[in-house]
Amino acid sequence: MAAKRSGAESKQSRRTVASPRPGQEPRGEAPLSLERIVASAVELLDAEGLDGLKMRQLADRLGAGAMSLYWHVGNKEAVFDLALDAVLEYRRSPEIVAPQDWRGEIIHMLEDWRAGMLRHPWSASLLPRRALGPNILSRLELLGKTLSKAGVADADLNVAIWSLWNYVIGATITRANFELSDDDRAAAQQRLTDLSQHYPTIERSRLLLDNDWDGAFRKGLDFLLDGLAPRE
Amino acid sequence: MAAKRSGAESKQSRRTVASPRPGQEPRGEAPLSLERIVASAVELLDAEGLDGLKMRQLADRLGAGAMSLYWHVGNKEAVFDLALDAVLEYRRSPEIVAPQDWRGEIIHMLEDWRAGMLRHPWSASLLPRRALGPNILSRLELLGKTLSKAGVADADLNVAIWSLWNYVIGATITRANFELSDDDRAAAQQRLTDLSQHYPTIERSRLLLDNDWDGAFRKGLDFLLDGLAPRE
DNA sequence: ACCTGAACACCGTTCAAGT
DNA sequence: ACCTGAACACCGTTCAAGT
Repeated sequence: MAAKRSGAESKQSRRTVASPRPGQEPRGEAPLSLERIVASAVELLDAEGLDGLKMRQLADRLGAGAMSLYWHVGNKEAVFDLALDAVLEYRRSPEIVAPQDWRGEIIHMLEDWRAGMLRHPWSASLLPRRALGPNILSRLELLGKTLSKAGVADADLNVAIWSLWNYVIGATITRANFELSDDDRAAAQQRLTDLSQHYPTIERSRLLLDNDWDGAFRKGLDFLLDGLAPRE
Repeated sequence: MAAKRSGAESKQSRRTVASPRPGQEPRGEAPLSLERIVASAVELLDAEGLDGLKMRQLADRLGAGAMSLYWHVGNKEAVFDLALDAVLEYRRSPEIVAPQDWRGEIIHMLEDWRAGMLRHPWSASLLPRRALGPNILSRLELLGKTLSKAGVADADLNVAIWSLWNYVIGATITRANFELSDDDRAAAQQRLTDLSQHYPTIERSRLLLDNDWDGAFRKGLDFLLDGLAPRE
């Protein structure tokens, strides 16, 4: 397995935004730009999934010739990196700045992170495979700072951050890929019932049929936080 | 995103193992069989990664004509499903059957699960995307039974199972994809130092340079288990 | 500086045909 | 029952060429 590269570099070192006719976009098609490419890529990924992003289709959607993208991005991997980072931006709602409630703040951050990824179900699967972009680093920085402020010892800080990372990543990837149709759900239930002699515990607990993903995420997160920094 | 199918069905309903010349394999190439295909697929995936599995190459490695596989498997997705399940088998070491130590037993199960997936780094990324095969269901059943025996309330059982699942999946996917070369590592360190004004906390804690993956996994797991079922 | 089509080297899968 | 090669419909990317 090759070591991952960032891949986000483009042939141009800086984006010159000076438009030829300021304040007036040409009718019909705007010129190609990194911003437009990334926005379109996110739309396409939302609609078609990770395997559904094709360079030709992306160019088509932008009204550009099939191969024009390669002047801007260099690579399909670069498109993935840019789309992923675009989706991970954190807009901290300034009204909910909980003052001393570090636990509530952490829960808010992680629920926001998960919700953002679920709005783009391809993103969670992609995140661990790619180099960490600026937006995810910002989230980790804020998470670490909050944990530290909350009194987590420096010696435990990395473990605490990675534990929460693991939990959020695992939960979100699982949930994003578990979008069963009603037929699938019925079939799974039937199959599990057929096999209840082999798997009595998870059949009895209805593990695969429980549909309260948000509640389970929140409860498990509470358990983990209890272990990381017990409430007094 | 399409609902996932099992895809593991083949055109033949049962494998007839009756060999024409019993006890004597023909010289040169053994005949094609599901077992040989799966074993070769695992080898190929180990060597080349998820993107490196090509149907033609797999057939080649088996000494078969390029398209012979399709009589046995029907699909490339079926190959993935079979290879994944093959890798998830749990051989419980009968000597280490800890009697009353449910916590040790759970830790052993989950560390074994993680270690098995890290031996096949493509497997962790694949697992949440596919339907759950018999071997992973067995692991979940055993996990649930052990937690239940340990006194976890029925109302909390699903949350406990999914929390541990999330943690193991997230940790293993992250670790399997974080195989940096020394050059990459040096570059990452340099980049983080350059940006230390933006990410002071994670720079100070050396979050991305900490190399003790096994220790961090174990410590975080301890925290989570503390939250799930506090030691008395 | 920015865009383009033709062309190359691949893929997974189908199918008619072999034994 | 089991295997095969030719062929189809795609892909990502390169490149020489346009403006």
